[in-house]
Amino acid sequence: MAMPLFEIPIAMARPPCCEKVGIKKGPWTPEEDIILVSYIQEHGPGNWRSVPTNTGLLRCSKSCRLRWTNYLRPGIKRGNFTPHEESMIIHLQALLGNKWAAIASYLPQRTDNDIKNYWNTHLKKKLKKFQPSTTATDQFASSSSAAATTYASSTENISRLLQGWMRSSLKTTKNDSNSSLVLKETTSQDKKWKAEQEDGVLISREELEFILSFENMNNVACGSTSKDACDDDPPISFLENKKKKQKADLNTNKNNNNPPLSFLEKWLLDESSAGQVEEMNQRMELSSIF
DNA sequence: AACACACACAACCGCAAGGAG
DNA sequence: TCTCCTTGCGGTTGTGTGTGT
Repeated sequence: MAMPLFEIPIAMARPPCCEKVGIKKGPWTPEEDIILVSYIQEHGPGNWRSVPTNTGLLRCSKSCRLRWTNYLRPGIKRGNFTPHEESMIIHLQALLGNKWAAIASYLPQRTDNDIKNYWNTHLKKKLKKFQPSTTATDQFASSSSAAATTYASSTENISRLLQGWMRSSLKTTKNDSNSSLVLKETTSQDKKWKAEQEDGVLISREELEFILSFENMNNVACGSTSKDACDDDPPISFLENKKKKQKADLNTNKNNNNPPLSFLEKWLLDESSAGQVEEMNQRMELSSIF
């Protein structure tokens, strides 16, 4: 007897990724966030397909992954972009185009979605106004003083729940012989830091400072300044991405004329680049006056 | 006070890449 | 080598909030 399609057992049919019926859409509630965070705390991120099933969340796997990646993941910085971050985005966008994930790898505390939104809503507009064709009557765009939402603070609280899990998972990764990090301080005075991994991955001063500051950030998050109380490691995913990228770039550089990554980084991370953005802002303000 | 509009940000959708079997 | 599945990415849309009339 032929089996009607709608009676195919679940085990036989491939479950659709985003089932239209019974899937909740729209903003996440704090309760959903807690459920998701608790699950990830226990099982770690990944295997997103099983997350809705195992948690009972009426969300599709994509939605869960996105929520985690963009908002719940620890170490995400929210709020205003600094001039330096702004300059990096502008430079990197010019270099890489709309490769938001690649750009985000240089701004480890920011998500690709965040950077993309910031570009689309602020920087694109700013740069457009900076074009010579800009009319003098154009008003300077209002400052990007988007107030942090109250919900952002709630996600921060949720992130704090993850401190313990993150600490353990990072240590596990760090113990892996493939990712052991060797830091070398050449001169403490001028902060010329250098780091090398066994397989030659390099991190810049800026990145190292971020990594070092991460410890302080976690101390604050843990409500303690004691190193023992909250002794976290740098976000390993950042280092892994960095390593991947450098390996990929090594291959890519064989086939094109792109300058070495270290050169680009030096340029991108140059303090003067922040000054360039500030200068641009000043000129834009002047142009709005005249 | 009510409405319309603009803006910023969160979330969704579709496609592509990569991995496993 | 091929197929299927999962994940990640980028573009786009939806929603909430602020501001002007």
